[in-house]
Amino acid sequence: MRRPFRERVLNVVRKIPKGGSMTYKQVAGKAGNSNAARAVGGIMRTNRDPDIPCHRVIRSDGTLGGYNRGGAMRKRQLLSREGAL
DNA sequence: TAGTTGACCGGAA
DNA sequence: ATTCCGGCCAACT
Repeated sequence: MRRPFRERVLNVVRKIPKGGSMTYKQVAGKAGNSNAARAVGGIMRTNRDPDIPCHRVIRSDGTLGGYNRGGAMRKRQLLSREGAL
């Protein structure tokens, strides 16, 4: 099904419960490609939807990774506030 | 159409 | 443990 990978990824991230975190690879896998972790990051970067808690998506190494609109610092605070830390 | 980029991953040095 | 290198994918110019 020719569905834009973008929408698929966003859809998955949107379903991430509060206090839960997913790695880029996990999201990519749910979107259909476990090897598209990089692409997922690129999508997140361009994405600007408040319904998409992209701050809940972290790297496989356990690090938070990057973030736009405040940087990793903001991301860490959001996760800490939700209890995902 | 082709080339470059990046919020990544995994393995090797 | 940290740093370097190649590889996969979608979006952007």
